[in-house]
Amino acid sequence: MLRLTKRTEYGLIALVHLAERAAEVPVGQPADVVSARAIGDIFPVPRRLLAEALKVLQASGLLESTRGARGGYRLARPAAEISLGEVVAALEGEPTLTSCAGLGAASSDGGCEVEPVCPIRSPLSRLRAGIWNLLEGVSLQALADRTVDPADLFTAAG
Amino acid sequence: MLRLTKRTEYGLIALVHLAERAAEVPVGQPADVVSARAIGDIFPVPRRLLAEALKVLQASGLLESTRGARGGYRLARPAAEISLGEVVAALEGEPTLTSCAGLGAASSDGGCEVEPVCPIRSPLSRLRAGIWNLLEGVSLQALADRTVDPADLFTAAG
DNA sequence: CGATTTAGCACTTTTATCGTGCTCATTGCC
DNA sequence: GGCAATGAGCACGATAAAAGTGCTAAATCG
Repeated sequence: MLRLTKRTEYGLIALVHLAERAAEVPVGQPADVVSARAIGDIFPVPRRLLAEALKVLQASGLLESTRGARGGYRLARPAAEISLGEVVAALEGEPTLTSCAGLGAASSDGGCEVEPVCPIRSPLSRLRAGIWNLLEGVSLQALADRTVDPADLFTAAG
Repeated sequence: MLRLTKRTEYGLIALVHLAERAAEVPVGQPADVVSARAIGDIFPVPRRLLAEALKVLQASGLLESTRGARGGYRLARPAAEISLGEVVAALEGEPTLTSCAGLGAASSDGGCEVEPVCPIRSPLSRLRAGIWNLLEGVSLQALADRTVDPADLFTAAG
């Protein structure tokens, strides 16, 4: 239904929070790690799912984790170098938009019956790319920076 | 999961087909109606769901219907004046993208618990608008016109 | 009258999301 | 060494949405 999952929302909230924390320390300095519990204390979201999202983001390489007491998470890269597209792709896979998901390849492996005569396949593939471009063009830093007018986020440069 | 429903796909296929049919008659002339059965004979989609989509589109005012034998559907307006956004909105509602769906209004009616402290609400609202703009900017005519390079559909003017 | 076709309503099956519980491995602190 | 905190891994149940099917009524053409 053209909708992000809750897990993606939770992960995004956590990432933006981590980006804000990272912005508070001098450049070059690594930020302190933040535990899933601490994030859950700030935002009223189900802790378990929040932790789930954080784990996925760690496995995707977007977050670094430290285990044990006083452990937690930290951005693996500068917030400016993490795109919204990467986050969405990590948390729910690349957007498929339609049932004939692929980007062109592997389309005929018993998949879509309509494909040989489908009049919307090609246009929707472009639409998918357009949405993807929107997501790729915005960085975590831009999302976290409250001095950026949200109206400019997805219009010109992100 | 950032995906359109099957019903939307089926409806879109039918609309593009009707747009192509309408393009075959001289301008000003009304095209013949096409029955759900006839469309289902062309595209291998579940007839029942196709009919369901057509009914919804009729109720939304995008299609005109004629009942009885030799009845069927026809575009209610020229294909150039029907946007992809209208179609999607008719078949699955305006894209919500997030659980805190609204466009700004009615946000605090017992809905999102995070809202007071949510760091992604405003940016994602803009993202929603960006996707919406993509959809609004492309007409059924552009989708149906195979002389248009699909690569240009969602980039400049639609 | 009978065949075709849209319109309307309700139901089942399937799939995905959402949420929770439990256990193990690692680390810091006393 | 022992305890508490924290991330990592696995599996399950509950809820919701989507996908698909069946049936009946109303309209229209021949």
